[in-house]
Amino acid sequence: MKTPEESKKIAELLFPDVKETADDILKKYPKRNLKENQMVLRFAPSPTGFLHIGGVYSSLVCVKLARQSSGISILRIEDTDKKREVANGISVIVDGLKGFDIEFNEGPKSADEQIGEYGPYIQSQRLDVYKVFAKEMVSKGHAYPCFITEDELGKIREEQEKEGVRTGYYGKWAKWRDASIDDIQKEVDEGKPFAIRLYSTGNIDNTFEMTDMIKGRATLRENDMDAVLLKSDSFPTYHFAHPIDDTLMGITMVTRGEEWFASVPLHYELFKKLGFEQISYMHFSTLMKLDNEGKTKRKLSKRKDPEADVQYYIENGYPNEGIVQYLLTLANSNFYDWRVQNPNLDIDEFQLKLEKFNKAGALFDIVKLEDICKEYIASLSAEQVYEKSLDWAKKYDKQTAKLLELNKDYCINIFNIERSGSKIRKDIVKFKDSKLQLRIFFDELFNEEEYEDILNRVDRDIQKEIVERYINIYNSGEDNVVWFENIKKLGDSLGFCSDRKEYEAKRDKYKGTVGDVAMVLRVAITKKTQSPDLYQVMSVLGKEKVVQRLEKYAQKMV
RNA sequence: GCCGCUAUCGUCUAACGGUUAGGACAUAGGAUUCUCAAUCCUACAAUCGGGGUUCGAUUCCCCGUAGCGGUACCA
Repeated sequence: MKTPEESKKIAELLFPDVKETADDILKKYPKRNLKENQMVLRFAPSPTGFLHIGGVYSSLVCVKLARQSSGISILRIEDTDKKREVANGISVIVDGLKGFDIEFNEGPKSADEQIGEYGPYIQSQRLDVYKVFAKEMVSKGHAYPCFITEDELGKIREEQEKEGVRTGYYGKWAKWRDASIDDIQKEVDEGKPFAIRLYSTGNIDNTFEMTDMIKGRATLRENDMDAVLLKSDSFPTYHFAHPIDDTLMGITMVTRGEEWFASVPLHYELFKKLGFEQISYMHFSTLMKLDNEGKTKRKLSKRKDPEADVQYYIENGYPNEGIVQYLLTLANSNFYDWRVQNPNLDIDEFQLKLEKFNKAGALFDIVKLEDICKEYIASLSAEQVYEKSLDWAKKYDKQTAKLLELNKDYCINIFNIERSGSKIRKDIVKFKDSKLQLRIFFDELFNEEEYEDILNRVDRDIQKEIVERYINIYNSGEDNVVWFENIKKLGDSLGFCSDRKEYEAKRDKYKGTVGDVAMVLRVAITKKTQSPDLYQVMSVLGKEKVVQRLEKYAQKMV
């Protein structure tokens, strides 16, 4: 242990240029004037040039929780690792989240604009702040300079492993922990780089209790690691920046992934030594996926899983609202029931509850997500489907975008098929799928397709007869009931049965059912054995095109 | 290895210590004045294992097992 005088001397030796004190900094960040229960929360991602779906989840939870308490949400960019720095990292995050309507009250709005009084909100712009606190820590004997090299660190680890003790820089293994002023002076004079480490006074055998807002009460061991606070490039580590920034910015609860849970003892020690009031934590579980043929769970990974990157959803045109709804379901599983019961309420009306978060990690289930997306798109009007499909296509499918733009009314009619009444069609999961709806209605797409073969159901000459006779009786203005009656009559006259039970009973009396007659028309008009409601398809297509296609098919059946 | 957290159908989850352990997604059947989708009905399917405490345990406690996380001058 050093005397107070010695500690001050070392601090001066290490940071001769730092004139400000911790108090000076603290004064620049006045306490926020908050009402009771108002929350100030932050989402603090690293700009890696990649927006993880888990980041959308965290930020969503953060922004929503803050808003429902009439509080403040903050975006803070944690760019303290120069090795991982990426040029457009900030805009990937800001723009990506904006796409989900996730916007913060404070923080970067773009790569070069920040709003809020508690900034800067980009950690690389706050290095002077961390330096002041580092100096303060050293001068109080809570931290010290460490000149150890990577090689030496490796050797210590080897030795620890050989002895079978915990690895790490702590206690008697912390070589520079109690170095003399002279030794430090010598290294500084030689211009050796140094890191600032915590002078930990914790005891690994002591436990303490903390309450996590999701996990509840937990018993943890005290920290005894002399963790690095300031790296030799004078950037802070996460551990050091976290208590400082969250305190200065007036955060009321730290929301973060559970990968941080193991660091809580360190953070508690740091809050104490920095003289800060401890902020409460909520650690939520990370999004997982099944691997090894469903045998093990693992984190959704950027490298292995395309669906970890939000870009995947954007490129395929998954509706953002659907993704948000799915993520809210993962956060509070009662959200889904609420949504079903209150389809017309704004999502803001739903209250996220901390006690409803699950303690274990949830598997990311893309099937369920698609179900929600499907449900969401089914709830839209044809105009909305049109607009959203166009927005997507403009970026990712120029050909479809052109079709949509040039034929607005026609396309809205197409999207309107089976979109009213009680039988709402639910086959669009993502806006990329809307192109599939168009293929029947545009000759340029239609002509590229092949006819599906139904000869095993109806012979060529009969198909020809059905189509030819139908051309004569087809009236484009007739309603659904008349339309179907006509098909039944046509079938009857050709020996097809219009009663299903009758057909089942006396199969050999008939050539088939009305369904087969309709199928012939369906293939003639759409080329496929599966299509949306044929009556509506024909109405939208118009008499001219319908007849044209029927004639073409009749010729083919010669 | 060590430290910590977690554990209900395949998945997300519900159940003041008392329920035939519920719902949703998925899957499989069936129904429908046209196919597919949708819709409706039905089926399938779970309290990780072992000990306690208790009249009674999915729920509380202990042990084990498994999964996840941490064990960096990455976040």
